[in-house]
Amino acid sequence: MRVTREQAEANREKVLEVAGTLVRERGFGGIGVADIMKEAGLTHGGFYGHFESKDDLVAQSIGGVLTKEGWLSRLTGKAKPSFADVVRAYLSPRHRDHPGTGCMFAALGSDVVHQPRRVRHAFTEGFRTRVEALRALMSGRPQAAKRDALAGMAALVGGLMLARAVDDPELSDEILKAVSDALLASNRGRR
Amino acid sequence: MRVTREQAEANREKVLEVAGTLVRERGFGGIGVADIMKEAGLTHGGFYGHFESKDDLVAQSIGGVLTKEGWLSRLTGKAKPSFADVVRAYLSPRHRDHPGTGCMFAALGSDVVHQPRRVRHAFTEGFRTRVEALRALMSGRPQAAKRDALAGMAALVGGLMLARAVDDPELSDEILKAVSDALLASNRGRR
DNA sequence: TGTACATCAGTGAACGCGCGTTCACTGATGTAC
DNA sequence: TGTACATCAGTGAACGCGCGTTCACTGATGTAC
Repeated sequence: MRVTREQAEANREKVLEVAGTLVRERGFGGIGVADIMKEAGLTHGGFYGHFESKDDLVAQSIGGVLTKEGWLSRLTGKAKPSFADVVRAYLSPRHRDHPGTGCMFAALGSDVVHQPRRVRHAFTEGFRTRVEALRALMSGRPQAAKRDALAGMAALVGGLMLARAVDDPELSDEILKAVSDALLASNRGRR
Repeated sequence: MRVTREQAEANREKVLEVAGTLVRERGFGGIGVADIMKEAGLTHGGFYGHFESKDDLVAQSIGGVLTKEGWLSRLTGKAKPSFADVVRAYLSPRHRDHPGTGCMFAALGSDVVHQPRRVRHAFTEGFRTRVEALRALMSGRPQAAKRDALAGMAALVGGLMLARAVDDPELSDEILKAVSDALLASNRGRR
C-alpha cells in the first residue's frame, strides 16, 4: 500500500509530532514504537522506513521541538509577550495540565541525564535559546544579566515540575502561585 | 542457605538502601530487580521473600528516604545549618555529581507523576517536610512565609536538575552559581 | 496521453532479548524435648 | 547442654510477557517508452 511521497513525508512528520507529545505526557519510559505509530494512524512495521531506531526517533522529535520557532507566542498566546506574560502562562494550571504540548525541561528534565548524547545535546542547546529569550524580556540596566535569566529558568522549571509531581491539587496551585509571585516581584525589583 | 533473622533484616535494609541509591542515579526506568539484588550482594530469587513486587520495593525505599531524619545535616555536614549553608550545599558541584545520595526531587522529579499513587504520595509528604524546614531557616518578619519557601524550593530543585541535565560543564556551574546567588540575595533582602 | 513494469510505503506475523516473577531445592538456623 | 527435626532465607533455573526490530508480502505510485 504505497502512498505518495508527500503523504509519506506527512506521515513521518506526524510520527515525530506524536512522539513529541507522548514523550512529554508519559516520559521516556512510557512510550513504545507501536503506541506512537498507532497514535499516528499507522502500523508499527513501517517505523523503520522512517527512522533508524527508537532512539533516533526520540532524538529527532525532541530536537525538532526544541528548535522550532514561535514557542513563546504559542505558550502565551501573544505575538510579543512581556516577561510577566511568560511567567503567568508558564506557571498556569493550563500549562501544568497539558504537558504534551508544554515545556520539555519540566516534563523530562530529571531523565535527560540518562538519555543518549544526542538528546542531551538538543536539550542543552534548547535551554540556551530559552535562557537568552527570557533574559531579553527581563528588566535591568541596561539589561538583565544572564545570571538573572538562569535563576529565573530554574524557578520556572522547578516550579512547574513540582506542581505536577505533587498529588495534592491545593499544594500544586500554591506552588504555581508562589513561584509566579516571587519571579514577578524580583523582576519589578530589578527595574 | 538460611541466615539469622538479624542477617535477613540487615539484607532487607541493604536492598532498600541500594534501591534508593540506584533509582536516584539511574531513574525509575534504569533499575532492575536483578541489578539491585546483585548490588546488595544477593541473588534475584530471594527478592520476593522481602517485597511484594518491584513497585513495592521502590515505594518503600523512597518512602524510607523521604521520612528519614537528619537529611539537612547530612546535606550540609553541619548540626544546625543556616539557610545559606543549605543553599550552598544543595547547589554545590558535589551534590550535583552525587545524585545517588542526594535530593529525590531533583533526581526523579519529572518522573514522579508517572509513578504509582504510593510513590507520588511519599514524594508529596516529603516535599511538605522540606518546605517547612526551609521556611524555618529563612529570614522574614516575624518569619518567612510558606510562599517564600515554596519559591525557594522550586529554584533549588529546578537549578540542580538543570545543572545535571545540561551537557556543558561550564553552563552547569553557571546555573548552580546563578541560582545560589539569587536565593542568597533574596533572603538577605527579606531581612 | 496511455500502457507495462519497477519501485517502495506500509502491513502484520514472527523473532529474540530483557526483565519481573515463580518455583523446586538447599542447607543453615531455630526449636522442641 | 545436646540431639533431631522443622522452618525458612537464599539460590538459580525456568517461565511468560512486552517491546524493539526484522522480514516477506501487498498494492498503489512513479517512471520508461
